[in-house]
Amino acid sequence: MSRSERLLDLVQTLRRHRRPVSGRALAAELGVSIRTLYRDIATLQGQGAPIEGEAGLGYVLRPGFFLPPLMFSEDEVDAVILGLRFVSRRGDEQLAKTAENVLAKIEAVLPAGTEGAAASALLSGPFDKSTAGLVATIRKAIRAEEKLALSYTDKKGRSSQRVVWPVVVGYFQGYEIMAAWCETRGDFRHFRFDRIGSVKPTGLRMPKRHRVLLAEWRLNEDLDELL
Amino acid sequence: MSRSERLLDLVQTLRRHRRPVSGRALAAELGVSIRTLYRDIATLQGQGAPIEGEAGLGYVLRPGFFLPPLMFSEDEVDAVILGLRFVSRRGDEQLAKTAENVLAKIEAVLPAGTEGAAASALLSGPFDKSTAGLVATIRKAIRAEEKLALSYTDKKGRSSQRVVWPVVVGYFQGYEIMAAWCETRGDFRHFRFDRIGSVKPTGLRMPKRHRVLLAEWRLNEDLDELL
DNA sequence: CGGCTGCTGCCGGAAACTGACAGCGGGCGG
DNA sequence: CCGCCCGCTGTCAGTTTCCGGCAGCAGCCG
Repeated sequence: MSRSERLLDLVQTLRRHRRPVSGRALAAELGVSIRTLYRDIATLQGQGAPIEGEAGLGYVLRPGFFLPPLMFSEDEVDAVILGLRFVSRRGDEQLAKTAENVLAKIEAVLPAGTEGAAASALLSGPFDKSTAGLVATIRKAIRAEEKLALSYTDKKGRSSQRVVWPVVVGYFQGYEIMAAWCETRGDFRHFRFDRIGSVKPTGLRMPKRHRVLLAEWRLNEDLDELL
Repeated sequence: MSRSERLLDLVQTLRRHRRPVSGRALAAELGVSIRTLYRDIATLQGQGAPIEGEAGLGYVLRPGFFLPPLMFSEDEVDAVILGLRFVSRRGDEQLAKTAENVLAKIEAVLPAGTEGAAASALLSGPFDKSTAGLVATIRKAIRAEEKLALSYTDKKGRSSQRVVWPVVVGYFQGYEIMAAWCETRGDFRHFRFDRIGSVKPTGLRMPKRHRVLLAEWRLNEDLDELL
């Protein structure tokens, strides 16, 4: 077993035992000498693990959480970020602040340019079951930077066919909407889901990177209200 | 610099460069020989990092996400879990499934007993600003396994003073509610936030572990509807 | 005091990591 | 076809790190 694996094991072992465990016992469980155990503990503490030792008692892992290296796919990071965004808006004050801290931590290790792209293909309101497929289609298009063909009826009852470049999906004042650059109008427009007749991927790439589009949209719109 | 630090650096370096980077360049940036670079890449791949190499091009980190070791406090894990719960209920189908996968991953590394405690002190609906403090108080009591003194008016308009052991906080059919064991009634009861007059921590421990209480409550209630 | 435990310094042997060299296979431009 | 670049593997010494054992100090408790 490699040293790094053993360090992970140590953390997990400490987690299992809620009460203080003596170094001797830990060493035996990991199959190393006490001396090495002490070194491992020191290493973990150096990495920020909240392990406390007291003479006469043993070691305890303070109820903090040391996340071992994990793989998250792009979609999984999306899910985490989206969830945290939600908490930061809907939780109680303390929890909201916590969520923002976590977001900052995560975004700090995300690839520089992706931060916007991954995080902004978001939705954050209660969704109707009927619109779930719609959201999936749009999210996919955002990810692929692909144009969408849209049939839409505006609030005056006029129907139209449009080609749009989707930017974000959101929930605003009781309506689910999609923000997108509308080729027909040559400007950003917001489309209410309940007015969308049909939406179809075109297979055509949008000429701008999503990240750029997002930045432009942010400049044009009042983000505070929407998100 | 230790080897493990260097491996982390490698991942971050690959993240910075979006385009393929040659092994030679990476080796130079990390200050090691090419041979060592190859070994490091192999190690990372062995740990599941999505690094791809192609002859004539270089290495790319597939847009997957390799989370370096991070410290999360108990509250921070709460925020993540809560957010994921939300996504698993409100996101589109694919995203919901993804969120559940992440939840499973995270719970797999959480301390065995805590899984319930941390994850169940949850809230999952839109919350009124006025109830934010209430939620914070209750969450704190759940965490500390502390009894709460409650003044409550039931739906028939009768007021009462109760001592309860809070179990979970949730959102159900438009109402924010707290599930708790009621000492007065000797049974589980659900309290609508808008009917709660006041709530005060008593400083007294509840005689049962929260985990046990949660399990009992689950046996009694229809969880599907509530959560 | 003695016993238990955490914690540190030191040392020699074992294990790993590292760099250099050689060689294979595949793509690409001449 | 060749030569070149690049990813990838094997081998092999030299170096570094890791590990176990030993000794010793400090704090706690009966």
